[in-house]
Amino acid sequence: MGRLVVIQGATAAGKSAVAASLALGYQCPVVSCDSRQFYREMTIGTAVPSPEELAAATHYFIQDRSIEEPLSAGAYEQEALVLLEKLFAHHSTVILVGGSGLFADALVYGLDPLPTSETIRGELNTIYERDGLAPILEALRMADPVHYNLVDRQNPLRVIRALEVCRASGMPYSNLRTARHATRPFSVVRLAVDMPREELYHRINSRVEQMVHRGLEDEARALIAQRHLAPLRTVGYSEFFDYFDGKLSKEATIDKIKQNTRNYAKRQLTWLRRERDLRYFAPSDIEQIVQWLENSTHGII
RNA sequence: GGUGCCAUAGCUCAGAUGGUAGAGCAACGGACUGAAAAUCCGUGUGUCCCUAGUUCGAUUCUUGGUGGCACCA
Repeated sequence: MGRLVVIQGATAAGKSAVAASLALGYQCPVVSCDSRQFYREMTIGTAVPSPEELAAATHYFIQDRSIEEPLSAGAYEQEALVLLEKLFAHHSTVILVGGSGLFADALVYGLDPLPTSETIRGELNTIYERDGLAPILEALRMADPVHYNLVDRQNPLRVIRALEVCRASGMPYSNLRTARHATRPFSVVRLAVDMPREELYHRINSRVEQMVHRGLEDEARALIAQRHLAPLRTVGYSEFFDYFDGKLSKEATIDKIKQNTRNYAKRQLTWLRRERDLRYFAPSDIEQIVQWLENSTHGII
């Protein structure tokens, strides 16, 4: 049975470098679970792995599609499972790395097979924009009183999605949620790259400066016609769109990108904190990581 | 050097005729099953510059400092 080594951590913590080092050592491929690095139009602003890192191993799910064809967490799960089956035919180890906690969990634990309907969602969004969330909440209360009581009723995305599932399936959303973890044909070892908050924030700030230096503004400007697409709702692009609209000065734009990236990193850390058996390492601890991986493989841990 | 004004949260500031204080932003904490770098929720974190007085009680009033700003020299 193959082994999936999952590398997580906040943005700018150094995940890509760790993944590349390990992949070089194990001579194994790297699969990304970064929901923004999928898209070839977004290079600078998503901090895709460097050419050196990409040369160290074969990388998958890195800039292999267009923002015109967004990849959802569920679609990612399915596509990545097919890929892993192929990869494990030739490799005993595959590395999964990326900052999107939901996408990593979708692949590791699996999502319930909930339906999706762009049509229904579109209708609900129209109602929401016209009449607010109240009518949608009321419809959800009728369709699924159990979930109505559990859902974050102030979060439009959650409420709309739940009703979308009810309408598309003809069943209450709460009936379809199993909270069971899927069985996978591979074992999973998880680790996270971390460092003191102050240091992480410093790295984020300087990486944003680098992005600007490398031409993030031009990259964003080239995408302004497609700004409504989901993948472009992304830190670094949204702020520059505001700048192009004259809402922010250049300096304020860059400061805002730094701040929003720090806030994003904090949310990533919150997500990971609930993961009980997650082992944390400094990004420079490659030898310790390799040692730990060997020990866990041989059942020492 | 003189005169005046100011000093309160990380920042910008409000405030109490004396009963140890609150807004915005930031920050911090949390949620998360197909929009997830998205979306949403929660939390004031404080030698009220220092000192000595007056007072039952001073961040508030008074004295003397210190720092900043402005004006005059």
